[in-house]
Amino acid sequence: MAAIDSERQAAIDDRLQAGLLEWYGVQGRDLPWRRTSDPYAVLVSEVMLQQTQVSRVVPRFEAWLERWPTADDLAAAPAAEVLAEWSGLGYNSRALRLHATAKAVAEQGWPDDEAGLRALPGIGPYTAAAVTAFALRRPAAAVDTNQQRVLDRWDGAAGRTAVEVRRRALEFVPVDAPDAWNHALMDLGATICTARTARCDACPVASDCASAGLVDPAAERALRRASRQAVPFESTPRFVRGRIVAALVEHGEIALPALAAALPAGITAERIDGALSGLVRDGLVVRAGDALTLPT
DNA sequence: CTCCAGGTTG
DNA sequence: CAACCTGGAG
Repeated sequence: MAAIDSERQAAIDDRLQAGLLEWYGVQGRDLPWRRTSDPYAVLVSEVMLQQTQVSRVVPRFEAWLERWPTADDLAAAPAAEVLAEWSGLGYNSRALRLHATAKAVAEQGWPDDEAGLRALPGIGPYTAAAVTAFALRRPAAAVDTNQQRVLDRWDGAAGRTAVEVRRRALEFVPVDAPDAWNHALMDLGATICTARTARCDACPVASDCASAGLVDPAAERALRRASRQAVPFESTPRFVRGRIVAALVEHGEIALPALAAALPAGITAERIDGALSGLVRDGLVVRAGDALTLPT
């Protein structure tokens, strides 16, 4: 019976939640950005953490906040200094987007929900959820790769889409402690339930985990690779490029408006356009006005 | 030495 | 879906 299964699952979920929160209370890491609910500080930490390990972020985070304690301070700084302070952290464009977000916030204030955060430069689904949970202290699932791996193992369900995992993750988030919950899940993934090994013997929730003692990191890797490459060839740009060239081989010359009709049905205009400009750029197709030909 | 992870963007 | 960058892993 589905009702019994879902009841049983709900009981397991409850124990996972309680067990992990208890573990976090004792074993959780004390990190500088966890001592604040200032959205600016949280955002700075999250952007840095997107690309850099915790131990390296700590000193850079503290230096950053000392130099620019508020979004207004950062907004007023010259871009060159922002980049200089960012140096060594990689992905300079992220520093510039953080700067842009600081300017937006200095003008308009902070958005008060996840969707509003999502609209700011450099803030995607993960970071929007993280700021919502850690600063706004409202329920949100900040599903990074750590969280996704832990949740997949709990459920014994590999290969779920990001949307599926996010929906599942949200089921666990306690309304009264979204921040502790997200931190706890990340800490478990970072210290016990890691990508390369699962130390189930040290895991506080192993008794309710579908994968306890069964985790096979090599198999997980293989599965990820496979699902990543599971994209049908027909949906790749290479396929469209190939069909365009084949059509030109067959017809000799094609007028641009007639191109779509000379290709297999179901290819969007955007894909045709993209493939064509790539072919022209690469010199595989010559375009003179509306006339498309192969190079001579 | 090469390879890869890790969110967001276009 | 590749590109963005860098440190860490193999």
